[in-house]
Amino acid sequence: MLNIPLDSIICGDCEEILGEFPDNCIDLIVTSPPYADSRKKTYGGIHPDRYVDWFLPRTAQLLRVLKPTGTFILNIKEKVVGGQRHTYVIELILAMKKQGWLWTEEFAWHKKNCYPGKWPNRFRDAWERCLQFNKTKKFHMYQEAVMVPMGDWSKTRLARLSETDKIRDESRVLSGFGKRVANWVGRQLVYPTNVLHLATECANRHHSAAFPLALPEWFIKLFTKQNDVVLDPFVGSGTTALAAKKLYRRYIGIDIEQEYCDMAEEELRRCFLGGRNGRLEFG
Amino acid sequence: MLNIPLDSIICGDCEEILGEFPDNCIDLIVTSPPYADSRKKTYGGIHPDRYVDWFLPRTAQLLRVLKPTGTFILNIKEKVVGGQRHTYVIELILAMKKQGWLWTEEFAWHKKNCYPGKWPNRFRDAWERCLQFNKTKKFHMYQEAVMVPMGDWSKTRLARLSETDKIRDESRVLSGFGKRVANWVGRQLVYPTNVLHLATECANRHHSAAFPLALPEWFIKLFTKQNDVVLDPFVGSGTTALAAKKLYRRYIGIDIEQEYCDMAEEELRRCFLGGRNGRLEFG
DNA sequence: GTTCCGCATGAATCGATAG
DNA sequence: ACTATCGATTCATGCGGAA
Repeated sequence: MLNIPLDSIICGDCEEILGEFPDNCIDLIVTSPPYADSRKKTYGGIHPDRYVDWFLPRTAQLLRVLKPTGTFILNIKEKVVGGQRHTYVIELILAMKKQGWLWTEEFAWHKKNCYPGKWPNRFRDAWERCLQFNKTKKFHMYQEAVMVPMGDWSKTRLARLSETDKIRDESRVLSGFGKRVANWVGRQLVYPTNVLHLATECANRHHSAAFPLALPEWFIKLFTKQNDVVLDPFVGSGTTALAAKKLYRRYIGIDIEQEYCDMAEEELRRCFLGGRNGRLEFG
Repeated sequence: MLNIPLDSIICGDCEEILGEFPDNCIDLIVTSPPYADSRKKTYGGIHPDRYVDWFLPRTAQLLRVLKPTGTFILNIKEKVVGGQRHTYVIELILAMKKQGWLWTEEFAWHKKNCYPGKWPNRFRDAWERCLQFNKTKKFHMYQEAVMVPMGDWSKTRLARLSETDKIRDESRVLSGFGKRVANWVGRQLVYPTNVLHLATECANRHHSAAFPLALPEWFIKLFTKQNDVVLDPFVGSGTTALAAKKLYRRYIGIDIEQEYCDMAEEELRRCFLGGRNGRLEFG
């Protein structure tokens, strides 16, 4: 009989912690691992040249605990070393494929308000990779959950509809007359692309998160349904756990730093007073 | 005494044609090579698994003819094979580095009007890579030539400068932030980022190009000055040559298909009646 | 001459069908 | 089993004709 600790933040090295987990128990992994040479205290500040070797034992565990229908979203960007983009990210992709992962897609996260700066030989870095890996080709994907409004070009066609008409239509939805509005909504919404436009969140008062809440939210909506289990093995200040809980998914967050674990739990408490807790059995 | 044929379109395999060129004679290479399995007539439609081997002899010539101060911009995107992103592009990066190239940067070209379609396991692909390679670290870059009007987000940010940003500056111990932002006040233009927003030119009257004119234009402005020599070894319908001529740079376009060469020359004639022609000596 | 509307057209990908 | 071809799907854009 094996258990996984749902809705909790665990302090420790994810390689070791996940070793205690059963196979095939996680629906989605979303994480932004410590970038090479960043967060120097943590993990001893991994040198770019050793990043792949450091990461691979951990992705091995992630591959094991992920359900065959699950997805692994890895938010990462290579840093500049000696005037060049380092190759550890693309080497990691190749190594993970050898490990058994399928490299399904690479989303581009366009950070609209990236950090300012000026260098003679390069511009500001305004995008990061969100690499999608899967265990099998038959992973779950709920595309309707992330549909977006059509582009402005369509608005001219719908310009005749007055604002009051729209409001009236929406109120009909609530009162049960949904059919006509559903068609209208269907025309208004389109599927998104593999480019995400999200601003980095600097609004957080107490800490700076690796990514904005909207990023894990988007992937959680896309790849899980209610009560599915979302894992972040480098949970940091808890953004992924927060997003999961907000969307009524179960979360498991792991971080090696007690300070970060405390911060994540504090943040979860702050946002969800009297939240759920539970333990799910696997056998 | 060696010559290169300036302001001309040459029909042939770029590997062979460039073999006749002297070393260090090109200021900028901008190209969008045939993607794996596309343009099937041409080059026999290169299989994804053989793409790197096919391309490497050509990048070897490009490395040789490029000036030490020059830049190579490679617009490319890997296709999906068997439900996965193929790895030939990232393998190419690694192989080119072994060849002696520096991988300086990867620009993301966000195609606003990407190809439509719906699939159960992926969204539409709305971005391509523009890989920047260099021969040395001391390449020419004219950043002022591509400055853009300041976006609204920065204006709102400047308004809050006295409050939030200073606090953030202190807490993060990031020096220079406040100073730089302060320098922007009153300025109309800012430097762009490494994300390009351009729509593809579809349904054009005369032809459809691999990339819009604005794409080579942007890189030509950024990496060359007037009368510099711009090379496109897969010039196709001539977009790069057109952009170079428009900006008063010298162009050399190469394509293996006579049909494309004719198209490119026709396009150049159409847009620039009575243009310049010349031959530059190298010794 | 404007503005509005209709329509063709893409560096695509999947799944089914056929050899 | 493995490859080759084909239809269905889908949306932002520019062009051309009409009001």
